[in-house]
Amino acid sequence: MNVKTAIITTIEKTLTRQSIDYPEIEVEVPNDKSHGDFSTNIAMKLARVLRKPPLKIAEELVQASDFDQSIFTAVFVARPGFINFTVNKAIYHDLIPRINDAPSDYGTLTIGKGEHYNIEFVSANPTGSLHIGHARGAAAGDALARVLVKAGYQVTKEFYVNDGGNQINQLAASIKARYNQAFGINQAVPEDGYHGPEIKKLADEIIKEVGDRFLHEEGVEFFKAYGVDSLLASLKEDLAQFNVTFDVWFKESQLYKENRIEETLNVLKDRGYTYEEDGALWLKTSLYGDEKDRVIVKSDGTYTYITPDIAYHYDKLSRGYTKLIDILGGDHHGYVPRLKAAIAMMSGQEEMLDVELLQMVKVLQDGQEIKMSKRSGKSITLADLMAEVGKDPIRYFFAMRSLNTHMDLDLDLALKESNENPVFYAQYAHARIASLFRQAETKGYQVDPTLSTFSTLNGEKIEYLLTVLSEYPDAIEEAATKRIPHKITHYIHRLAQALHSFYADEIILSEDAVKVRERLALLHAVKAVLKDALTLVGVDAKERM
RNA sequence: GUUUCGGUAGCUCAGUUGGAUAGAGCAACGGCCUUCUAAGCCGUCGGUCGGGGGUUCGAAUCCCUCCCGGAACGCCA
Repeated sequence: MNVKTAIITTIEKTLTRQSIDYPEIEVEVPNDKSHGDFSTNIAMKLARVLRKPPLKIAEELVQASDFDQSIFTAVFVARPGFINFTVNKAIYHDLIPRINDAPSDYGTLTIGKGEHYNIEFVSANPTGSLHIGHARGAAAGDALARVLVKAGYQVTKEFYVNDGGNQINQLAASIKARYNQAFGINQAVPEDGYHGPEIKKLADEIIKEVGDRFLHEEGVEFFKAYGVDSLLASLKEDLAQFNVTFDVWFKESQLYKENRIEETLNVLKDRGYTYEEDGALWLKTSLYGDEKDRVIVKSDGTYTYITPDIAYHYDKLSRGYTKLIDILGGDHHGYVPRLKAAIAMMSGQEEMLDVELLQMVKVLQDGQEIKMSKRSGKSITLADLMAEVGKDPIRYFFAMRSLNTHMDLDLDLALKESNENPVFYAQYAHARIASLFRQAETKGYQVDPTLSTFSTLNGEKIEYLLTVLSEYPDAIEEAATKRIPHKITHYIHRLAQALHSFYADEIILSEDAVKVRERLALLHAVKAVLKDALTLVGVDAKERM
């Protein structure tokens, strides 16, 4: 039973009967409890059309409409023209057995029916460790993917491995330099190379395996392959520990091997989107809103960065997804128009690719900003962070923020592991119920998840808890359609708050067996929804804390 | 200079297809543990929504303009 739908259809019926043309009827949950449980501003919208005071329209509308009295305990008009509704919270009792019967079904939607999304995120180069920026991408992309799945979309999560470009040559050269250094040869790591400690470690490993062999041989191919393989393996490991997995790991080198880039270029040439100038091949991206055309084959015959990336997206298109989503760092925003242009050329649809930009994370320590530096190899790695604070606070923290907001991460705060971190609040709510259940058992009470009729679930705290439970599907829908996974952490917080407030308000394991049984069934449902929502942002629901 | 993201409470952030008295967490302050986990609850304090104009019944939200900060502007990746 959906209350919003009931309101909308009732009003629609009235307006249609009166032959009034009406705009979309919006029903929302007011911020202020004194405005009821639901409200609509339709009378204000109609004021323009009907040329009558909104207050009067609202009153007449309420008079003429037949709102179901078993759902609504009050329908009232408020200045300047809102119609507010108070609902009988007993209608939410149905939710309890429904949730308890199939916990993961609750909030599961079908709005993505028939759609298959491909979502690409992180896609860090295999040239070093994952840092804090990648962590944000991983947390955001994974949460979004899970929310989309929950909303009924089919989703493929994908990681593009840049193992074909010039940066891999730099990687090999960097490892080689560290390798030589280990033998006392004074050779600096190239200026544009990779300076992190993980590169040194790799060189040491290689020496253990092959000794001084590459003092006499060039070994570039060996260093490339070894470096990419082992850095990729550790990326995967870090991500897995961060509770992020991918369905597809797509290697750029595969595009070269299978001649896919030439193939893609031919498609673009055949469709007349290219031309030659100054000895280079250009793509007419300005046709699709880019500020100028872009070179895709340089005059020396090599490709620019975007060329294999276009071929990669062409491959994704060929796999039949209905939508491609790329989650990119905000520093790539200038790259987006040309990529979208290329995809429009290949797919014939300008809206095929959605790009979600993540803004930079500013890291603070002792009140000072820590700058990442490629040259010194200094950066805060995901692995270090997880070792110090654990996966959950980091995931929750990133999931709390909207994707395209600039954000600050205060390390002193993050490392504190105190209640300043809101993830504990949510996990505690879940653990609290678990603890209560253990306690109930020792007192001889059974949690009965099949309980379906209730007579004692009333009072402000319980009704609020039921109301918040009822809002879960709406939260999922909004998070999925607007691509705002932080809606989920907001929901989690509201539910945890409702739980804590109720818990503090009364002794649940009282002497009244009926009351106890009904409350335990309610809490069983709350626990299940908390867990489901936490899972959407990749956070564990703990049984104990 | 152009493009782009941002500027909302002391701090970190929601709210931005125009709606009710602008919200939350943290911090601060005051209460609540002989009773199911106090990582909790209840309450208080806290705002010229960067500035200024405009549009209208109504603007944090739309338009114009200015100020401040991040980022991108390559036949680099």
